[in-house]
Amino acid sequence: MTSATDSPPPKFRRRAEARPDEVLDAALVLFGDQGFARTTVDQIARKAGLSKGAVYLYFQSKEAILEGLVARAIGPVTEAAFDRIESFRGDPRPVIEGFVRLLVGAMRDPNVRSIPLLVIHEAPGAPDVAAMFRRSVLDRALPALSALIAQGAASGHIRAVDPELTTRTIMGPLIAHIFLADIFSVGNAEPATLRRLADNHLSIVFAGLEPHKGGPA
Amino acid sequence: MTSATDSPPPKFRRRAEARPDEVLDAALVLFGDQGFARTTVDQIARKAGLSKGAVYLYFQSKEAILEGLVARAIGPVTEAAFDRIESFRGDPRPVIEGFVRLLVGAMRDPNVRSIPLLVIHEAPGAPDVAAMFRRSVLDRALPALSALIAQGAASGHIRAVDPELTTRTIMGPLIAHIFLADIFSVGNAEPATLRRLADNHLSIVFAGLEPHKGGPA
Amino acid sequence: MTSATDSPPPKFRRRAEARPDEVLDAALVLFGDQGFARTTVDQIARKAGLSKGAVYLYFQSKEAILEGLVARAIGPVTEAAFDRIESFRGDPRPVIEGFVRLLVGAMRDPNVRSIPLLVIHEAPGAPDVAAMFRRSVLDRALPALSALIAQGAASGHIRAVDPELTTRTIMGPLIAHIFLADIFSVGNAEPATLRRLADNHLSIVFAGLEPHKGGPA
Amino acid sequence: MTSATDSPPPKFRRRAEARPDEVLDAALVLFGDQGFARTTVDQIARKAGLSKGAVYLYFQSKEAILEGLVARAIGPVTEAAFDRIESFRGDPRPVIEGFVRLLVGAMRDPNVRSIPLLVIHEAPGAPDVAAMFRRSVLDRALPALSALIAQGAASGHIRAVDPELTTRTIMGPLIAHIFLADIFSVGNAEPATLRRLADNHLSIVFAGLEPHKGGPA
DNA sequence: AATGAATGAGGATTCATTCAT
DNA sequence: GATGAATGAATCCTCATTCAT
Repeated sequence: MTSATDSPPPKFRRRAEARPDEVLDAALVLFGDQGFARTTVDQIARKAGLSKGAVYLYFQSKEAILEGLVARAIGPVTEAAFDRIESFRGDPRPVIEGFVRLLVGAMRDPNVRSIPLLVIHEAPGAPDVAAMFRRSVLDRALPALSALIAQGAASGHIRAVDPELTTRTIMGPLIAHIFLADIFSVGNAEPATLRRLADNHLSIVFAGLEPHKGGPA
Repeated sequence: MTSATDSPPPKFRRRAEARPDEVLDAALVLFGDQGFARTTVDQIARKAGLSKGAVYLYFQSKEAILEGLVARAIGPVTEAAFDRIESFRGDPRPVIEGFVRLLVGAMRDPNVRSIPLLVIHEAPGAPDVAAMFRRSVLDRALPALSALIAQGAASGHIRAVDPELTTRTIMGPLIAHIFLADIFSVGNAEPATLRRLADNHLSIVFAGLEPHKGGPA
Repeated sequence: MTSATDSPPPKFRRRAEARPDEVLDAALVLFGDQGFARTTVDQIARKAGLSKGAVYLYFQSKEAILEGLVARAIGPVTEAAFDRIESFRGDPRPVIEGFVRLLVGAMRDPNVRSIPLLVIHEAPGAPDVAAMFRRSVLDRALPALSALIAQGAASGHIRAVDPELTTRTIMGPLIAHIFLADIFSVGNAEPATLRRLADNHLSIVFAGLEPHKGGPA
Repeated sequence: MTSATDSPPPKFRRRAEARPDEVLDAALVLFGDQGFARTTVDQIARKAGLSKGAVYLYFQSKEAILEGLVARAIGPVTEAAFDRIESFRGDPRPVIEGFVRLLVGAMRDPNVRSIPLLVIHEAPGAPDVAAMFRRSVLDRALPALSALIAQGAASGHIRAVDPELTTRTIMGPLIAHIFLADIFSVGNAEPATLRRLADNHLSIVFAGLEPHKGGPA
């Protein structure tokens, strides 16, 4: 689309291609701090080191910045191999544990954490963004985990449980923690807490999924 | 929209008593649908059947309406007897189950569900409201459950687990469901789903808390 | 001021005739403190001990209160015998001195002082009030003094000066002092200062009006 | 209003340099005519030839316009050399006369006259502006004149009088005239009147300050 | 006579977006 | 490509005034 001149070699002048990312970087911080509504385009521009007008060269509207932000964050996730999870055969628990640890690790980066939080906060005013996030993240991760669990139950490695609902049992506390920590500062927000939470959580759930003893109810 | 011709509209209505609640009722719906920022005081007024100016007779500002909304919803919760939970002795699981079913039942009312969702969405712009909600709801419920679990572990009814973190394991999926259902329409939003989720969830967790066999991980 | 119920005894219900005056009393204080624009009818009503609606039983509008205020203050002035001044024959200086001392004495009462100050401040928005004040006060006092001076010059008691302009020389510093003291707190606002000012002023002006040596510019 | 057809109105004008002054010019006229409270930001904008929003590019608030107005007018005064007056030695009367004539000349410009009048009218609602005016104008001019008079009295050129109070005798009628002429249209408002007033006034006061004849107390 | 709930016009201010340069 | 001056719609809030009771 844009790139007219690729490399006027060593980069004296800021390369135009870098600009959209600089805008997104600025917006990510500001949206995270103040929310979308309370952040002005001018603040974003200033933080990104360009003029308000220039922002509109790269993004059609303020909301397009939000979209761009989420899209950029989602890209890597998309490529992440949920397929491997889905096609796994054997005891699902080590795979789940690996996935959870991956997630916990990722959430230590505030810039990563900001994205889902942003989506949550701004969902009522930006349903498209929420839908995009859902399609790209939730609609991939949750079914993959469900398939993994279904396979584990079918193969007798874990108890016979509803795969979809059990996926929520596994992911729910992690998701809730991230929200609550941000919004209410519930449970100290240190990343270490999330790790300890994951450990305790998996220990209980994995025991609860043991095939031997049938569960009540 | 609703009823076009009520009657020769009586200009003045004069029923101060009911008005604040009518305003809150209108605001609850509008905030839930459009979010706080996108809702106009005039919309609230019209929906409540009075003039913009009259709204300011009862609420000092638009934000005060939000506060009033949460405060009104929180009132009953405050009175709820968390103390009973806290002072319970014996196997905590039936008590937890009762509590969860209570919660699930309450969340079937959209007007009740709206409140925590509203708090989540508007937290960045209304930290006071978030803090109020936290103090009145979370800071009461979570410690009570933690105490219950600690007691259960001490008395050997359940496995030795971190009480606070385990509270999150228990509540997390329910909380996450409410968010995800609203924001992403993940898992159909029918109330029945929440009940099924709770059943499956508790079956796993309760099994995982069995004292006999220590868990892996 | 504050105590709503001074004397429970004889008059049970406030006599309706007293009400307008109570409103004016309240308004005088509030207008003086905050200015006309920044004072709300509700403040006046509350201070006067009645309801906002009741104020409109006595005054057609907020501006009518201002008019009423000035009219009430002007009444006594009207009755003051400027005629005596005008018809006086002889050295005008003692008469002027008496008049000035009268004025200085009157200005010690903040409620009296408030009126001209109010007129000044609100003149742009209430030209009618300004005109009323002018007609009732200035158009009576200044010509009377001018006539007095003209007579004194004609009879040789003082130097031949322009009577009208000389009136301003006499009154100007007193008027200016009242303004400046209020608006800028120039010269300490203690009433004593005004008296000292008048003394010093008259001593100079009276000397300057001595008939013997005419010293033009 | 002014000129109906300028040209096919260029939507954007782009001349940031001149704009603040244009806004002030417009505001000066409107504030002078209608007062601060009754003047709309939109009126100012329209008269200055730009949009309401653009006004806020140059001034933070409506009140900042008022401040800017007074500040702009005060600048020159600040630089005026009151020092020369203060350090003068000899008969103060010619210097006073020069100063008064300077003032009288300045007051012929309605735009200059407007400023102190504006300050007077708006003082209750803008005490900061009043204080600024006081500090920059009154607190410089009055002490300088007082010092001049004290020196004249000490050196025997004029009678022994209170310097500060005498300053008010000298300036009072001029100040009062400016107020009264504007507010009450007392004494025709023609500039010539002010000059005649000054002549008559100084002739009396200067005679009254003659050292020969001792003045009474 | 008195109340006070209700009205509704009006104005300051913000900010996403545009466009001449 | 970049700027930043300019726009104007949108909205909160105030308050003088009215009127059913």
